[in-house]
Amino acid sequence: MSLTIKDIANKAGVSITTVSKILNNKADDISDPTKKRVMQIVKKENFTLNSVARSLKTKKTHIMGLIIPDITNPFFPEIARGAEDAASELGYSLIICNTDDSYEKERKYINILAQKMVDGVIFIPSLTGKFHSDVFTKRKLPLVVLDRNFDYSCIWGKVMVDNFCGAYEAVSYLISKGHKDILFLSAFKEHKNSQERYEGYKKALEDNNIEFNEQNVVYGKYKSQFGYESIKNFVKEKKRFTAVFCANDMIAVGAIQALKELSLKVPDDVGVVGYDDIQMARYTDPPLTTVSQPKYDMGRLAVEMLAELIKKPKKKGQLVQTLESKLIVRKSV
Amino acid sequence: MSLTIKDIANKAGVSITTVSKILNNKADDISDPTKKRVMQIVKKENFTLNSVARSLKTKKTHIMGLIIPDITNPFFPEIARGAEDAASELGYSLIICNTDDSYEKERKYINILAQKMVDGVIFIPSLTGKFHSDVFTKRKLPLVVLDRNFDYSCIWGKVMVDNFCGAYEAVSYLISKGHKDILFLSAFKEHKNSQERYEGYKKALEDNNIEFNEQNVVYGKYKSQFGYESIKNFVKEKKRFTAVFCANDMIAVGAIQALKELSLKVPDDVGVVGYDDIQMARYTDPPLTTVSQPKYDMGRLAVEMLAELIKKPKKKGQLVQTLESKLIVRKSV
DNA sequence: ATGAAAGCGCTAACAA
DNA sequence: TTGTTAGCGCTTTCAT
Repeated sequence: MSLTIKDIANKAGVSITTVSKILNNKADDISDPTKKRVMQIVKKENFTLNSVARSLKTKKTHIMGLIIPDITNPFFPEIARGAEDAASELGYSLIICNTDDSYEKERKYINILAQKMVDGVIFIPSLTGKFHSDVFTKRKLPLVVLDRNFDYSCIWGKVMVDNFCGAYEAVSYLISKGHKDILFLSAFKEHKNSQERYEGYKKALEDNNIEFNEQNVVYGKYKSQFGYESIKNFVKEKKRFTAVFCANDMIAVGAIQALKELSLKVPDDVGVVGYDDIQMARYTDPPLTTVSQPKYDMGRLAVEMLAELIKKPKKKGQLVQTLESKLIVRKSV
Repeated sequence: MSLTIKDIANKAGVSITTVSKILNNKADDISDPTKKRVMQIVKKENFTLNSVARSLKTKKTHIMGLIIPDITNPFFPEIARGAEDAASELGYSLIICNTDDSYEKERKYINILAQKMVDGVIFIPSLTGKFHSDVFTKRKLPLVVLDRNFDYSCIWGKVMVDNFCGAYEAVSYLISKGHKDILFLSAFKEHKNSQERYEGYKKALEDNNIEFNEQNVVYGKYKSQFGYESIKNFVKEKKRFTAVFCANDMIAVGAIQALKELSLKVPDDVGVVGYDDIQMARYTDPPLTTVSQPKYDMGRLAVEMLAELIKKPKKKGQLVQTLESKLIVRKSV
């Protein structure tokens, strides 16, 4: 077994209280000599308080849960990194959970995290539309929701990105480059993020006196395949378009591939803009112009907000933080 | 406060021992009626044992630490996913730590994980060459090392990939396609993985009666910039080459970019093969032929091995598992 | 078939 | 300035 506070106390010839105080920086009333003596032993033994025991007493584990759809999806690693960096700086550890956007897995993980007594959780909910208010409420789990917007009273805080503006800027840019027939390869129709982007897309057209055409927007998954197939379909149906605005970069990658196969040049024949600015966007051919989401900061802010909320819970209402996205101009338009 | 086992016991009119037994599947000697009664209450209240208290008693937290260089590096998310999936299946949670290959961060995280009483850790050590045997030994932390090979007695298990064969296969393939002047853009010279690949590269040349030329291998970082600059240098110095074997896919991406700028066609003028098969490799132009490492399985096996080792520690020697890589032929050769 | 009680390693109120 | 002690929520041995 490893050492306990008792062992240290014995070695130093003091009580465990004394050791505890010293190790918790509450040693104002401990004399310098004893302090020094204890610290020497602590250092020599590389002693560290057992945080399980400590947590049992203090009701704080200094662990946060991070529940995301899939770390393998290139959108999430940067978020996770931002979260972990901030957590580490604030003295927290991060338990990571992949849900694959499955309702059941979400539930399972939330319960496990609650059981493990994490101090709070950062949650990127699935787009299934079902939430887990019951368990969050029952468990009284400090909860900040990230990226995907939901309204439930069990949510303590949110950090979101302005999807309307992101889409608006992207489409405006396309228009400024002379494009009028702009496809929108969107994702889940039911989802707020999609709807906001839809509004941004529409507004950009309107503001430039371009007629909006419902036929130009199509819904699918955040996968390259969706981009690929959509383009093929549009071309097969002889729809006219000179640009395509994609709900994420993977869709754009698929679109570009399809375009290439159809001998349509990007950006000469058709302009493409993506969304998210994943790493790959730099390396596509041509490099992808895309709406960059502040992924790292999203993760970082979420845990900072959560830490804040853990320290002083807001009695009513929720904290909301909305970040800006930014158009990264490369070569695909 | 949330409910405790005591509350449940009270509600059911039984002792906490009884509830504990039932919740731990040690209720052979409890009558069915009481069992049923207790379970009903448990279900109704969505009760769950406090695992902090439980851990204090049982000395098991059912948490593992995963220490990797950087989740943002496309090599690691799949490993993390494999690890997390396996952990979840085996009843473990995973705390994730990013070290940026920094010795200090590694140390800090190892200590924190030990203090948090994790049941074990999966560790992808930095290439700094310095290990942390002292703290691993002192803490008696079950440790499995992943991907990067080290020999220390504090290591309980290793899961590695056969780098010699990976390189051998890649270079042989290049040769089979008629290449003779093959550059090797390697990484850390001091590191075992690099050395093994170096041997594989050399052996493939030898076995095909091609003279090995030390000038053709160059060392750098796992970054696209290294690939980019190396190619530019080689061309500037008018070195002859028709193919390049890269220590990872990012290097290959950089190499391809440089080649493009020099109006050298891939694969017509020069063949390129990468290493790792990150997602991006599918989408480069042309799609990259590369040595695929079984990333997901590496993560998975590492936690399975660790779980095994936690259950029954091997008294002497270490568990070693070596996986195979596989050449993925796409269009860059 | 069920329960009482000790103890895991720590913190903190209180006493000395 | 330092120490005694109760108790956090649980598991487990031993009685009953």
